[in-house]
Amino acid sequence: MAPQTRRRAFPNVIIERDTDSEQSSSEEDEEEEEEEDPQTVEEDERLVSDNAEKDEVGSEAKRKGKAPITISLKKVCKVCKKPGHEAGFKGATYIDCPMKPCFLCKMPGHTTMTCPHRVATEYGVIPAPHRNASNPLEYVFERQLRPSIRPIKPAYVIPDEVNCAVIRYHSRRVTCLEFHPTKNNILLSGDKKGQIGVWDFRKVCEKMVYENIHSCITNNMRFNPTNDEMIYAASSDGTVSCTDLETGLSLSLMNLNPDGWQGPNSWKMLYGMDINLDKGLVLVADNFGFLHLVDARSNNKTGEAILIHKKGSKVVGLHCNPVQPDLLLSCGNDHFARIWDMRRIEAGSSLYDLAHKRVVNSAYFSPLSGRKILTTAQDNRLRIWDSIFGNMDSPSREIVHSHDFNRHLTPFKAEWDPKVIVLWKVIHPESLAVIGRYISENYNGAALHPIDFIDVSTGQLVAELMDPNITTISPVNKLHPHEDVLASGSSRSLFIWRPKENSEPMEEKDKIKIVVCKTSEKKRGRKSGDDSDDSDNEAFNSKVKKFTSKKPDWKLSRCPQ
DNA sequence: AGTCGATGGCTCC
DNA sequence: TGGAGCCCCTCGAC
Repeated sequence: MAPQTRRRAFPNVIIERDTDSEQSSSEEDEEEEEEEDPQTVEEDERLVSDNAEKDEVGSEAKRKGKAPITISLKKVCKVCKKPGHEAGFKGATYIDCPMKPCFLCKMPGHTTMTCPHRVATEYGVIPAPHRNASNPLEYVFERQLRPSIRPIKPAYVIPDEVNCAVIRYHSRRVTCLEFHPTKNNILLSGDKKGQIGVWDFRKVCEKMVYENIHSCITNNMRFNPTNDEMIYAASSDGTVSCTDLETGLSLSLMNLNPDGWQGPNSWKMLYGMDINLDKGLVLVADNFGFLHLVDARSNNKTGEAILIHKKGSKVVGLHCNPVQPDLLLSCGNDHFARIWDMRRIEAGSSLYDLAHKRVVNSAYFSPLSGRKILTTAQDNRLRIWDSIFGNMDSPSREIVHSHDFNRHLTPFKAEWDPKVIVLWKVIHPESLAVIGRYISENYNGAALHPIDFIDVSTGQLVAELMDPNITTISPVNKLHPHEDVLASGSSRSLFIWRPKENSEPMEEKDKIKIVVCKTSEKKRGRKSGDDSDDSDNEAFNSKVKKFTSKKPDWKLSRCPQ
């Protein structure tokens, strides 16, 4: 076959401009009128190529000559690539592309700015028919059975002020948090690198991170209920670890990848984890849909893996019922949360399958009665089932909330407040949940991502927490089991929130409450003798200044060496 | 200041 | 059922 010349000369270049921007020549205007749908440069090159091929055979094309390349300088929407509108940040407010469904509620016809769910979180939420069913008698009864329940306290004490923090505590983003069950000021944090931090937030500057427990993401941590100095952790490296918090010595209970890396199709990762105290079992679930059981006494794997979700799908959450531990709740990427009876669990034997429209990030029984279920799904909805003894065909309520996340973030999980709420002498146990928000809010000119407290019995937003210093998203949040304290993990940093109303005047020695950890991993090519912490502070402060003119309430300090 | 990379889930074929 | 391509209000390193 004779070789064909595709292009003999580079075609003309025509530049399109916005009519309201710079001047256009009359020739260009004509071209613009002919061009109904402006193309990007790449698309035009493709068209040119097509046209050039036609040149070889088409007489009309020959008469017209080379098709010109059109470089469009018209402003187009970065989301839908169409002209006439733009998506993106205007100052601290994000403008959605109107051609797309609402980013918040996923319905077409409006954008996030005008979404009724943004105006009122409880919009469209049907109040539960028996939401005040828990009566004082029941509470007294419950206290009799469970004397560990704290005394009655005022309603909704929200920890709403950053009390202390460590900026860049971890070297990668925080993935999970856990409060020590008996030492009230100890917070454990896992990160994407597989490390586990043990932080005493009364002694802010004392940083301790165990580095050699896992080789990648720490997905879940649980304290050993019989020995609260031991912590179990499940990781994407396919192992379950048991670590002594005093010594940092770690034991691997199970390794699902004994032959090492054989490619992504066979590498097993562990996500969901919980402990069944009655049976002395550590339960973990993998990314292929299987549940694995480890005997907590012998630290050995027991029995065969059980398929509890769609084969090949990730099981991200496990939770044993706090009152009846034989009831297991699981959730995963097959869009289901499932309830199981541990006494006779096998593939397909679930008691209930709770359907969701998208991946379920988390599913938790309510912490006191274990009767309610709260799930977080990637369709931007929290779902509440008011009673596991009632109708489980559909949730009692769906609350639209922004947590559909970017893949580079830790998945958002709504978590119950483990404490009891009393309002007007009526007990509202298990009604408060906390979850970070993905979409930002314009807060005095700053784009901040609040942490939301939601009354799940009504869908009402009770409080939204933000601080001008925290410009990153806070997907990981944990409420303290006894105190009015919230811990949040945002990017690599840890924050402790306490109620503003309870805050006492700080002593001078406590004023260094926000510390910046040294970034030691990489040198940035600076002169020796420079103080990296100072530059870190400057960088952080300049970032804050960029977002807000409001003076930060707290001051960045360097951790004493 | 701009670019790049890590990398999950969904849709389509 | 599996792979390609697309979606991208991130974050931090370079």
